[in-house]
Amino acid sequence: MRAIEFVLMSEWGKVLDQIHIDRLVTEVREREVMRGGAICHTGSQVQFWKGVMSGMIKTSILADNGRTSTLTGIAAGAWFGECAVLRSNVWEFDGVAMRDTRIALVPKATFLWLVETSPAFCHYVIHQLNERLAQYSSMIEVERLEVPETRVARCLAWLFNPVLYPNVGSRLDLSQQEIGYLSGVPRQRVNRALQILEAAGLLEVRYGAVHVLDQQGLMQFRLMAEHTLLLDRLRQRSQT
DNA sequence: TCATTAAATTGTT
DNA sequence: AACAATTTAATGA
Repeated sequence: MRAIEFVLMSEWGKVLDQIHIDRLVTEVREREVMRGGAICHTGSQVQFWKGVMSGMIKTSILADNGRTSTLTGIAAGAWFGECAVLRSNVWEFDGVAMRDTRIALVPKATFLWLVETSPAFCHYVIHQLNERLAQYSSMIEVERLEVPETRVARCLAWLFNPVLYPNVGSRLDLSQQEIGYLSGVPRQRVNRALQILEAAGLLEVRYGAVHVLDQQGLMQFRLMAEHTLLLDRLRQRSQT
């Protein structure tokens, strides 16, 4: 798929006028980034608004002490960077490809022009920003109030948010280590959490991936005594 | 196509 | 954090 086709298939691409499409056709670019490669870097000038055509990236911030704080994953179909374009013109996080990834690039000036000349596009951007705000509010809430199982569940549920990450299937190709980075939970706890969530019928654990069965259920999950009992029973059964 | 090996990931302590 | 078990991917016969 070419970058312009990806643009026109996006939620915001469908609501543009012809004049907007004409300009995008000549200006949209595409870039391929290998696994582990950088998509954007903290402090560097924002030149493009970016969309993930395929693959997946994660956003993180490198702290002074050398540790990295992962913010969130960005799945195929999602667009990001509107906050940096509108707010500071400088990237406020690092973007790293978790797998080989293709990125669609919309020049900053074009993005701003769309905001000013297309009410429909402006509405899309507001919607997107608001949803991102809701995501981060939710993540802060769950980090401060809830146990690791709930954090993992909600983190996964957010990756299936239809506004931020449209057209995501039910399969999420993430190792338990990567889920740990995204949710801020040690891998051992991720492993345990996934087993509980699987026993609760909300997802299925695969090698290097999870199948999400119930996005709403994940979003609303709370750990109860019965969940740990369920897990204990499963373990006893597997030992005998 | 199948067997062997290395690498990645998972599950447990 | 460390370890063992499991799964996948790569290699070559």
